[in-house]
Amino acid sequence: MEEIKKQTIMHIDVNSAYLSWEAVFRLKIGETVDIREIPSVVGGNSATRHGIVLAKSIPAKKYGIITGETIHSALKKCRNLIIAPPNHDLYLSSGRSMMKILEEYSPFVERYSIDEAFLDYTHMDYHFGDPVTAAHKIKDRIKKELGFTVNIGISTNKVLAKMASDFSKPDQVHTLYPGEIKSKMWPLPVGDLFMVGKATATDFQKIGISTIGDLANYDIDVIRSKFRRNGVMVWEFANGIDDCVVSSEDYLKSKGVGNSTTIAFDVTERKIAHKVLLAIAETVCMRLRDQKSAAGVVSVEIKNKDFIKYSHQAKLCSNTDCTNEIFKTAKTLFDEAWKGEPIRHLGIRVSDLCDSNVYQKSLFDEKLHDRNKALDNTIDHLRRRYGTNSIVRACFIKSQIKPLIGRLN
DNA sequence: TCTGGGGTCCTAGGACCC
DNA sequence: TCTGGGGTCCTAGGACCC
Repeated sequence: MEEIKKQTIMHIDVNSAYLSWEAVFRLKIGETVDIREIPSVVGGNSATRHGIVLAKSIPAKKYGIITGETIHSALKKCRNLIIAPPNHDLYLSSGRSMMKILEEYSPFVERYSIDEAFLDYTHMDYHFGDPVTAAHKIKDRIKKELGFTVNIGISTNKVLAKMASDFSKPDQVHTLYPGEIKSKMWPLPVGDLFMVGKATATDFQKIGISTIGDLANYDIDVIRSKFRRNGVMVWEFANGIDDCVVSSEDYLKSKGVGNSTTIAFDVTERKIAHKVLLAIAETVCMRLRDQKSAAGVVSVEIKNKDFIKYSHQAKLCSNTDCTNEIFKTAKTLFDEAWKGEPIRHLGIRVSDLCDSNVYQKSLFDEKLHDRNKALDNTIDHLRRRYGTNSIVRACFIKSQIKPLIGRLN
């Protein structure tokens, strides 16, 4: 009888990632206080309506501060809270440094998010020892060389490894092998299970499921009829079933690119909204060209002053990566969708991507298309060489709107 | 001096075709 | 003079993740 080869998967998760990385950076530039050791958060600015907590220190957590709450409310819980503004470039490079170390331990490392990765450790025992020993080595190396701590979860598949890394923090290695599911995972609240969010947890409560164990032992046919595919998936997770593989390729090519922003004031004029959309189109299209993709679908998202969200999308006749072309479509979509009420937030997202070298030039407007393309190339080149603000559209001069809105990487 | 921004995937419903 | 029914494509919205 053939022996079934068991996989060994690790999930590596940076503890309070943004805050840890901010702390390491501050120590490096000579600050004496480690913000991890005092009540502190990484968060935006309330004056520009970006005031929410993105990450918190452990001392801040002791005051009851939670991720996602407003800075205003966090300050009410702790008056001398330190607030560090977010620095996305720092987080990107910190995440990359960690990936480099991980890649020394396996050829199969999947970057799952800016601060999380899966590592396939199957057949690697010979090189670095048994999984627990290796995980400690990795964890301690990251701490020593990069200055921040991680949790590592170990199991036979991705979901169990991910659940394991979420056990007690920080700076810990945990296992959650199939034999440990009953004792370590089933007592947890069902909302702690990967892919069970607030809405599903509430629906589960209604039929008497409150722990992961309750879900695992529930009649699968009832789950299937009430919760469809997602229900079946989380039921399998609760029973430790997951056959996804660790894939190192996904992270770079995205299926869509989008940027959005909450504007510092409510927009009531169509012209101002168009200007914001242009500034967003600039970054979305630069990212699109950067990853050598062309978009087939453009979507505009509006959030009004009452936080009501709606969106409108359209398929293009032919794929494009041109700022002017995508902006033109976005403007039309906005005009069709906008109900005229004050706007808090605007976004553009493009999808249905194809390789920009492959796509067919539309036969109409070929000259215009070529001119736009040349313009985009020139602007991208100048911005790469001299900085993103080296060249700016004239309409943004003396405007309250920034000429480029949204992250570029 | 309330409530971010970047993603993926799924589903429901309508249009349209045979 | 009761209401077909697959299949596909498209859009809007919502759930979830970080």
